[in-house]
Amino acid sequence: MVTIYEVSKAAGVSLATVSRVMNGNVKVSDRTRQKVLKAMAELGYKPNSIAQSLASNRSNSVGLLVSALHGSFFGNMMSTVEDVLRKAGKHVVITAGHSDEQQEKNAIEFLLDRRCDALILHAEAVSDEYLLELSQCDVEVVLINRRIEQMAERCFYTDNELGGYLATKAAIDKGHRDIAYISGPLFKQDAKERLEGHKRALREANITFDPELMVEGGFHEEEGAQGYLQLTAVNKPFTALICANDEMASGAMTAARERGVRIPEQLSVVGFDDVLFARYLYPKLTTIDNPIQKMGNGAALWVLEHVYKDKKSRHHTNLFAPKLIVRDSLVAPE
Amino acid sequence: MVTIYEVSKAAGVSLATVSRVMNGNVKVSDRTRQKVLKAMAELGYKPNSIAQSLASNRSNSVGLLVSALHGSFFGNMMSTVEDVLRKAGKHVVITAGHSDEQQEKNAIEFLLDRRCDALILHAEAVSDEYLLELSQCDVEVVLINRRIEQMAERCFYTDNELGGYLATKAAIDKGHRDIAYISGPLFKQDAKERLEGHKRALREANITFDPELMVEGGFHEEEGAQGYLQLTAVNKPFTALICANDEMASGAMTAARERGVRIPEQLSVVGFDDVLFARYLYPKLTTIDNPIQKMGNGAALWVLEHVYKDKKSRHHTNLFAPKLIVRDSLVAPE
DNA sequence: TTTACAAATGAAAGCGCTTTCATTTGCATT
DNA sequence: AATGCAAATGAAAGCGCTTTCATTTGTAAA
Repeated sequence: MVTIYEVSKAAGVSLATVSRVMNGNVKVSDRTRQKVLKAMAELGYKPNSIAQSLASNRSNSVGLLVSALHGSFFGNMMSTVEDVLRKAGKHVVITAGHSDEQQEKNAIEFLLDRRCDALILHAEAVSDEYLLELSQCDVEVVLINRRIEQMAERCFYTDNELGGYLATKAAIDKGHRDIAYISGPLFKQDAKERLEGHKRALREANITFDPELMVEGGFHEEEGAQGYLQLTAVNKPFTALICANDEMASGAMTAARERGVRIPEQLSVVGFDDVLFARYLYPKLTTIDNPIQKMGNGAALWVLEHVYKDKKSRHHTNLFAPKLIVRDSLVAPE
Repeated sequence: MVTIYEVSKAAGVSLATVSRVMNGNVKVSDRTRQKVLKAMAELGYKPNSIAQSLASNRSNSVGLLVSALHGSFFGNMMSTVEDVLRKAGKHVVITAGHSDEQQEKNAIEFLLDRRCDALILHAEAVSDEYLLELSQCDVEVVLINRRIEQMAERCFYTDNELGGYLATKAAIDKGHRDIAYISGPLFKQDAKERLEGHKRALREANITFDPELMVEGGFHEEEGAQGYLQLTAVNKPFTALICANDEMASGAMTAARERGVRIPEQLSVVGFDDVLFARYLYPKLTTIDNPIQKMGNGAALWVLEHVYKDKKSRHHTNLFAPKLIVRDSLVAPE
């Protein structure tokens, strides 16, 4: 491997000068720069990023924590983050937290050990206090899909309340009045907010929220199926079912169909997230677009701007608005 | 940050000794080891992985190239690879090649610049020659889902021919005789092999392969839909449709349904890969399990064993056998 | 006790860069 | 030509480790 030393010799300048033309932060005369660039090209020089990191105390790497590497929900976000950062020459170390407190902490620890310059976290299980403490360390921390007041400008999140509202509103607009709801786990902020939105939509339409038409699930498919069964068990008819995410909507649809219910004719279903497979479902799922990739983009730009002082990368907003995606699973009641 | 120097002072030993207890490759007397470990614990010492890398000429990082970060096909593999390697304290740098030659080369270049100790590549667009040349460099290269004779022991792949055979065989076993096939792009090895398997199954059942009942797609959903339309255009009836992957199966099913064809009663469909959403489709897709995560596991273990000399991590096989996943989309013809 | 040899430890030279600080160069002004 | 000052460059000290090689220590045999 050719080193900076050989370049400096070939170009007849000092190490410092070569370093300067590489980094471009200090003025170098044009004549010198050309000599150096020529030498680099001729020797096929590639800077050793590890040595750069050690000397500059910058690893040029960003840690990304997601709940799971598989599953459509995170795929797009990872994709966006990786894309933005790699184009800027940074690299992304991805870890999975599996929505488990200890595993999330381990993963963060790992990223810290790796001397990441910044962490982009989709942390679900870890407490606000832990994250606040973490942000006191010398890494920059930004949060995705979560909002903590004290670090609000580093949080990138969906307006979940609005999303929940839009989902239920869509059903109401179609003429539904008996609307059931399968919630996400209410210890999670986003699940709670979506439910709030649901309630607001009901209130605006003068429909009383009926606790018996609501069950709490865990965001997984099985719980959608279970939830549906629980809801039918109380013997209060409903013509529309709003689910706090697409997985549960899928489970509920399957369960309903197995019981001979025709969808959407006898039961309309609305999901949330618009993950990839939403359009593979039958009928294609009407859902709420959760702009997770935009959040990833925002977070990556924030990092470039604030950590790497990249002037061009300006992020513009922290709050992303969800919107209704109209497909086939929501129709007017019979 | 506390450095090795402070630890050595606190423990009253030299830098070298501290380094030795960390790495454990050279004998250190028990008494000394205890002193050092105590000092480390008390100071809360964390080795600086970047300095380690520079000094040892080992980055302890493994580059992983996939076609896309999103999509279910790669999710499981990334998940497995990350898991195995992180548990061994290595980190994974993930990049996406988007099935494009130039992008794949760029990504590999990036990983090389990052001084990865090994590369795990799911490279689709780059030539065999390029990969062979790459494997001459001082990184260790292993391939996923691809086989190159000259580096066979570093290749981890599915028996695609067998998979293709099993898919078609399953249809034949149900009594189908008129079987159409939507292939993947035939410049890709795996697509070609799957088609071979299809032909073998037909041959064994004394069914003549009819080129008109075969179209070549690009592994994407739309091409499944287009493919179906093309197949129906030739006016040769078929009762079963084998698709070279699940995406195209989904597309074909949608297209068929839109034309009023009942699935599986009027048309049986078999996919390939068993990606996550296969079970979300309606009807649930009968398909071939493509053990991509096992390949990821095998590749990761290989790296641990050969690059990091981890004795415990023995991989066992390079060739993975696919198997039939029976669900609802394949039934006997009417 | 002396000797021999292996085991344990330490001193110090890197690894390939960045960056500070001192020095030199170039250029406009007197 | 002499002066002053900013711009450009170079020398060298790290960054926090690993590893080689030399030295010291411990142990068993003579």
